[in-house]
Amino acid sequence: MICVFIVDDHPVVIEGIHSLLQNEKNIEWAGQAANAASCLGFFVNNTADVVLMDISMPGMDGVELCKIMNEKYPGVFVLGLSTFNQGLYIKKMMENGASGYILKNSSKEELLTAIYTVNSGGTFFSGEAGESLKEYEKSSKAQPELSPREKEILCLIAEGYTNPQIAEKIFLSPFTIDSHRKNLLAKLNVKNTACLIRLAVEKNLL
Amino acid sequence: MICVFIVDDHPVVIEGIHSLLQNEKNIEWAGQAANAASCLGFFVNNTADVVLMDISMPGMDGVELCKIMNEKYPGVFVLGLSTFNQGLYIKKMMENGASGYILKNSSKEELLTAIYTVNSGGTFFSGEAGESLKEYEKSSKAQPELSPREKEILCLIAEGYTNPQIAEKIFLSPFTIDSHRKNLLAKLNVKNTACLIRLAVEKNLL
DNA sequence: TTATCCCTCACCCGAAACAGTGATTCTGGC
DNA sequence: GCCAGAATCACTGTTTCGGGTGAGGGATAA
Repeated sequence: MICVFIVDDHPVVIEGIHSLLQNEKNIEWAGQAANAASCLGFFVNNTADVVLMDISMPGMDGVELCKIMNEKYPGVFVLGLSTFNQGLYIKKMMENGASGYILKNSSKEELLTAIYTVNSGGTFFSGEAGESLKEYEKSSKAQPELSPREKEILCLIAEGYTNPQIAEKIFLSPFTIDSHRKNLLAKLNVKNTACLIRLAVEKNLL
Repeated sequence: MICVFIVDDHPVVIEGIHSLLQNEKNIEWAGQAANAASCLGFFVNNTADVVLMDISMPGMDGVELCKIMNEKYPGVFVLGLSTFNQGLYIKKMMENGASGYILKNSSKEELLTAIYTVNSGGTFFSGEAGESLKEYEKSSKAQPELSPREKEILCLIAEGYTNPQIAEKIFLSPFTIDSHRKNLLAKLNVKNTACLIRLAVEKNLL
């Protein structure tokens, strides 16, 4: 018997999953929560085997909650749940100890497979989510990492500051800012500010 | 008795709403569809009073479907349904004849109120959706429309072309490109290319 | 017929960005 | 201790950007 708990701020989704699972004889409904706080509240005096966790919730989001759950209750498996397949979020969830990820438009079969797989210690990705993750990995690998300083300066450029302004703002020589800027262009393989910012926004580097 | 039909590609959502509505004595379940095509198929030989329609679906999206439904079956009221409150989509849905818009995280009461309101010819917005629409209206008013030429040049700037390069590409004087560029900065109220591109990407102007 | 907006082109000028090169310091890892 | 990389700073050019200003043609609507 697998005890399933769900955290989602959409009553409709909770209802839907509840409805899909209620006739499964190997699945027991542990309970539900509409936000991170009440989920944590539940686990103070109760437990579950698998937690279906929405990734985007008001207040603390799924990624944060996932991390806490994993630290406090390492025996509870977390299954990410989301409407969209955002590679970045999927990756973050996995880094924070989730055991899998499925989309809300998954079929009943897929949902059950995911629960069973995760409960037995496995990892499950719904097809689209897996591909999305791969896509993300690919695109993020193709882009070399930026140093903290470079990220900082990239943000300031995106906000419209010029080199002299940035220099004054973070107490550095304008020459230094200029160097960092050139490195940014080189690292991201673009030839001017327009491209740089477009790439930065698209790749969520800001 | 209000006959309710639902179009959504998420089985979970359909299940959830079905579950919420099944004990309502004034509500009858007309049926369901997972995409635009099967929805249209249903209405060839059947009908309903209110259609709950997901806005983002594979293939034809809710906005398109809403338009078609409104043309073919003007007596059927459409109630937009979405996870997020995207002002732009809400507006588009309304322009295409929707009677209201609710979020999937609405309560059962809100859902019922929406159905009753829409069925009697009214317009319903769930609180957040209404505000989102207002926000959108405000922000889109604050942003003056760009002329076709300006959009074209904005795109080319975002792709990394310089003024002389753009001029050569579209057979115009570099001075002209420069003028357009300055107009773009003025219209969007930003002070340099970095800000311009960031805004353009964020506002989906490309 | 004005008025308005878009598109086009033109010039001046200062500021900023970009290219190339090179140097020093200070880390962290092997 | 040595090496790699990040971070800092410096100088010299050329190119591009951005501010300001103005002007003429064309299309459209009041």
